[in-house]
Amino acid sequence: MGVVTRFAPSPTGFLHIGGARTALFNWLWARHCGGKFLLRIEDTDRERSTQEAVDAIFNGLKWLGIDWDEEPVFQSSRLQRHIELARKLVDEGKAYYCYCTPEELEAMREEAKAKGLSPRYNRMWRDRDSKDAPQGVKPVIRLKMPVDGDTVLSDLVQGKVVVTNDHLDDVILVRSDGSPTFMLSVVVDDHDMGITHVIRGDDHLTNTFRHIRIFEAFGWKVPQYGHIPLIHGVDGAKLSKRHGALGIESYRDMGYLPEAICNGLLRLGWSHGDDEIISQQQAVEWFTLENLGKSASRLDFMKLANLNGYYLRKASNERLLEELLKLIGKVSKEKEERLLLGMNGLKQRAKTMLELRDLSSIYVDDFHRAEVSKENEGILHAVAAELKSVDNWTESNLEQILRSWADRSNFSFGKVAQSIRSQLTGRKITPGIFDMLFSFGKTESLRRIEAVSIQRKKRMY
RNA sequence: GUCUCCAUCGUCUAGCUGGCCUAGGACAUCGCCCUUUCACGGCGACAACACGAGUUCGAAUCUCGUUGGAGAUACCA
Repeated sequence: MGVVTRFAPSPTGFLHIGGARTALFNWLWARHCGGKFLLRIEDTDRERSTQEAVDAIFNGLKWLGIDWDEEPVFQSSRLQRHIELARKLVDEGKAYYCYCTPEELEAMREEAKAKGLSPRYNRMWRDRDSKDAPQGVKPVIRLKMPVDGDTVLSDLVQGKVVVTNDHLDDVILVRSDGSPTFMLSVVVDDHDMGITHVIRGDDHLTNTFRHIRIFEAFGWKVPQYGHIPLIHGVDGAKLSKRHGALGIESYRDMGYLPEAICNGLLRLGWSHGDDEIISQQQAVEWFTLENLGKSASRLDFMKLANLNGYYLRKASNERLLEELLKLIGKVSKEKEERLLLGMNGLKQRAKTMLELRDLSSIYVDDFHRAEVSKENEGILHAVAAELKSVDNWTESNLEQILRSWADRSNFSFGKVAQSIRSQLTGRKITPGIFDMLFSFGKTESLRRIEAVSIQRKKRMY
């Protein structure tokens, strides 16, 4: 049977970075095996689930280049089936109604704790007849968990994990309000969707023992599990809102490229020897669960930025222009042309789209020219005169002309270059001057350089 | 408290069928080179096997303990 994986987020927040990585791993594994990757939206908590969050998940995945097979399953549409199956378990004697109140349960937990035991339900209704039920108490349905022995999980990532059954509660399948719990729903849905491999965060590891028992109660085949270590915040604790556990769209807004995010996420916990730059295609080919680490990791923004810089440099100028225009809005055809010509020089100086946007403003904005020293003014006049006669406006030709001019005039080339740079852009840090002269074009370059005389005139008034 | 998991440079990690490890790579940091600025690129430096016992001729690698960290302990998912 082919491999079927799934990503099952609950749409209560946005697609955060940890979820994105879980999705990525499931997707990679499915694609690597030529299997299917399914999506299930766990929207059973209607109060907290929003359409906005559902859209954010879909859009985030698409942005990352993670596609899914078949229509996404919405868990809310399957509640009836979940409940029916729980009742069936009761009929078969594998589950039972429990009439305990929250207060009673709390007391049991306290008592167990006081004895130094695992806090759990004392199974008082497990073998009692429902005829004894107190009036007016709506029961929950609990599964009869095995009393002795162990439950063993052979995890694809964590290896063999064993827990003795006396630490396992009789898990609640259906709440007193008649709604199925997460424990029940996941198992039923994973079964119905034909999931063969469940790759999820290791915060689910202990739940898995319960899941396994529910699978067994139904007599279903238990899928393979792989619990991946969590991504931690800078303080080493589980990523959460208080770390600003950001939605994937925040990373887009910070100017990261999706391939950089994927590459960065992939390297968090997974490795392929010393390889650092790994394309999505390469990842699909290489990805296996054995190469996953077991310890938690932190997202390193410096490394992410470095990766992003790499992918930025590698991206086509056309694509970057398109992305750039999304950030700065429409510009004239002429400026667009300039940006495209100058993109090679811009992109190697930026780590994020935001930096690219800031740098690229040299080709878009007019700047307020600063005062120019007497000497520099002289240089610029001469340069302007020299450039006027240039017909072959190419980088190499411009370089030849200006270098030889500096030579002849006994100016250090550095001084000339800085003068031109400043007059052209008003900045000290820019792409190379020949690159810029070429990107601006002859007309605009001369206009800017010759503006030095106009500045002088203005000062005289 | 109880259960489970984890533990190599500041960070991400390679190594983990024991010897090729005086522990490799990447990011960050710091030098130098290239150079019209800044980047890019190149070269180099700094920097880690948590601790303690064992097993062994030999341990980052195996075992046990300690310490530290994380996750889970809900009628949330």
